[in-house]
Amino acid sequence: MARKSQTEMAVLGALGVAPMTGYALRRAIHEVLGHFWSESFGQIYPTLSRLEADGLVVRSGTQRSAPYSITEAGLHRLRELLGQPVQQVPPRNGLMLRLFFGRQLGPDRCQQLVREARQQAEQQLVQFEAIRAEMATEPETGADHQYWFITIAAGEHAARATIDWADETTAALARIGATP
Amino acid sequence: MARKSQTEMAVLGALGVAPMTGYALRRAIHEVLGHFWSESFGQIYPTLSRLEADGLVVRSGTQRSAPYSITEAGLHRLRELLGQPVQQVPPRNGLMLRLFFGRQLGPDRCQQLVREARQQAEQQLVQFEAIRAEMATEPETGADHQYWFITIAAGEHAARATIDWADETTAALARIGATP
DNA sequence: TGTCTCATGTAATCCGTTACATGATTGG
DNA sequence: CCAATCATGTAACGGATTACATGAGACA
Repeated sequence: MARKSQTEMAVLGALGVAPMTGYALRRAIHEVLGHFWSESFGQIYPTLSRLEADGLVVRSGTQRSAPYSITEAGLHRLRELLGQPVQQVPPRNGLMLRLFFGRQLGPDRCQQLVREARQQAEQQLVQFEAIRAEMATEPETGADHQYWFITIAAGEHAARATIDWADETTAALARIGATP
Repeated sequence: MARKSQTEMAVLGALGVAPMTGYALRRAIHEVLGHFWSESFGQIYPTLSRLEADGLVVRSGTQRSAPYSITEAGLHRLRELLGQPVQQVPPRNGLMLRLFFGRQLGPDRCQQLVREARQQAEQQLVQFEAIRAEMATEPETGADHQYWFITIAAGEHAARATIDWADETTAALARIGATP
């Protein structure tokens, strides 16, 4: 029951915003929650089946492409899940691991890794800007928007922090490279 | 071979700094790499056995508590592993997921989550300060230190970003709460 | 003597991705 | 009509955690 409910939370939460097929669900999670969440088909479809069996979601029709909608019971369960304590996943940052053992890798290879990280962060900032712009064109889900901005802001802060750190680190590595 | 080598990298990398038993290895990873990496006994012991069979590490003696050391072949393999592209894990940020669906949770519960995140970040900053202080007392592994500071700096930047974001978000949520 | 930490190992289990299979629908 | 996309599902696999079992050494 432990982490499985995390997928439930994502699925119910998304259906709480708008009815969707499993396929659309996965795309939405990828595109909208992509910078802090991910789900695969292998998780989504079995979860949807279970949720439907439990009466937490329903399909509008009998057709293949009938979208799922969240029920009252589903909304109740969603609020219950959201209220549970946040379980933090054990961290696994491959970049930091490499830099920690940077002596084995040498300053130049480390520089490259840091440059890549910086570029990635910059691209993220651009994407966040695009999301903000796109959201401004959809006035429908206004009540949700305020909360979505919060998660975007978190991404922006994190990206900017990465950029600042990368610049500092580039300078530090240059010093290491100069005096080996 | 894919992700398993990540554990190999952590184990070989740690043994590249100093010889250790599996037990000490796990504690070292927890305490020193804790903010960006984690390994459990269930991973460490089988990995050590494999590495020993492959001649990448050796035990100094035959006793139970004999520490493992990295071999020349092990060092070679370590550098090879460190050179591989960083594989990013699919993100799963439970806090962001909850905030994204914050409308269901309400502004007050969200405030609480943000407060907790802020406190956690503050504690991390304190811990980083402690690590810096501790490292200053061990002049032995000086060549590694420069790289370790880089990962600490990353942690500090991230923590400060979280604090800034939390303060902004607290204000934003207060506005939402005032005009629902 | 008994308890705490050190130390090693393994089996159960869970979560999740990947890959594959299958077919309907749409648009050029 | 054919390709691309939409849509659903499942089987295989892998990686990681958790929990448990076991025992040695230290020390009070």
